[in-house]
Amino acid sequence: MQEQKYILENVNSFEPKHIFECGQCFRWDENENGSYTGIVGNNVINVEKVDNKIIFKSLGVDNLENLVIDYFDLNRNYEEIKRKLSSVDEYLANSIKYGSGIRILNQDLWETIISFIISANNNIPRIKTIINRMSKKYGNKIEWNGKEYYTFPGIENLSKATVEDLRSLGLGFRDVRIYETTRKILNKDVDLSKLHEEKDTEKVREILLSLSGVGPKVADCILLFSTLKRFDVFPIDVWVRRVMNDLYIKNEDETKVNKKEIEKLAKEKYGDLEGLAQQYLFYWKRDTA
DNA sequence: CCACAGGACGGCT
DNA sequence: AGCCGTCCTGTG
Repeated sequence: MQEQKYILENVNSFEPKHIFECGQCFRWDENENGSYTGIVGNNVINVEKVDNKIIFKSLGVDNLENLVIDYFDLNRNYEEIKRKLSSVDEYLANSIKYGSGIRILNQDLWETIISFIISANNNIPRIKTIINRMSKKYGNKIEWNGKEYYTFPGIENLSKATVEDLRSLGLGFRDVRIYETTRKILNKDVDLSKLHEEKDTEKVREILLSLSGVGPKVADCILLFSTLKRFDVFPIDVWVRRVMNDLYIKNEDETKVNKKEIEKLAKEKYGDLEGLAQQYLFYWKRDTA
């Protein structure tokens, strides 16, 4: 197999650090030279920014250019989005300057569902460790440049795991949730292919909420970060609650702030781009904390 | 040893 | 409908 290369020149709104460390993905790691390597579907991809060029490398991808355009959401005009959102207020404008190179990835729906069920009541390093273990045991091995990588497990493969098998990966109380959701998707009680066809975000959200381990926050993350790609959602975790309280609500106790109040505020201020606004605010608050 | 971090869920009012 | 204890593991 031959290594493939694809280079983007003079691209705006593309900063690997912003993209891979804004909390949307768990399978990308930084290398010593500052490039990032990650697993996308059945492929290992390396991304490096040099001056104003983005260099993508991979092994055995049929069409690396198409994969990159799709996965990195390159057909969307983030400059335009940032212009619109920056006019909302100074707070958002500043956070957009901070995370100016964020792009929302088009990640596989199944992988996003399982990954964000794991994310519940969990931190990013531990989520990554668990997903790596899971992939090593139930995914396929890829060797590249003398290193081993493992693809995210397919539905069929993961359905072979018992609850005990899952628990041994370090999932804790999430084991049953992953088990039940895997079966539900395998049996097509929830048909993932049909979710893409449904236009009404609220309807898709309700279906996602029927999956074990998927609550309001996880559902919104799946809607935003997967190929479902809905921007009219506003995932509220502790950091988003914190930043919205600090900027607008100013309650003495941020844990007492009502979710409905935050949702209403986000809808009013950011409209149908609220999901993007959430990412800029989250990345800024989290990274400067 | 304990405190803490991080969402879903079920039982309670 | 909203509130709250519990679920598990890793870190300081």
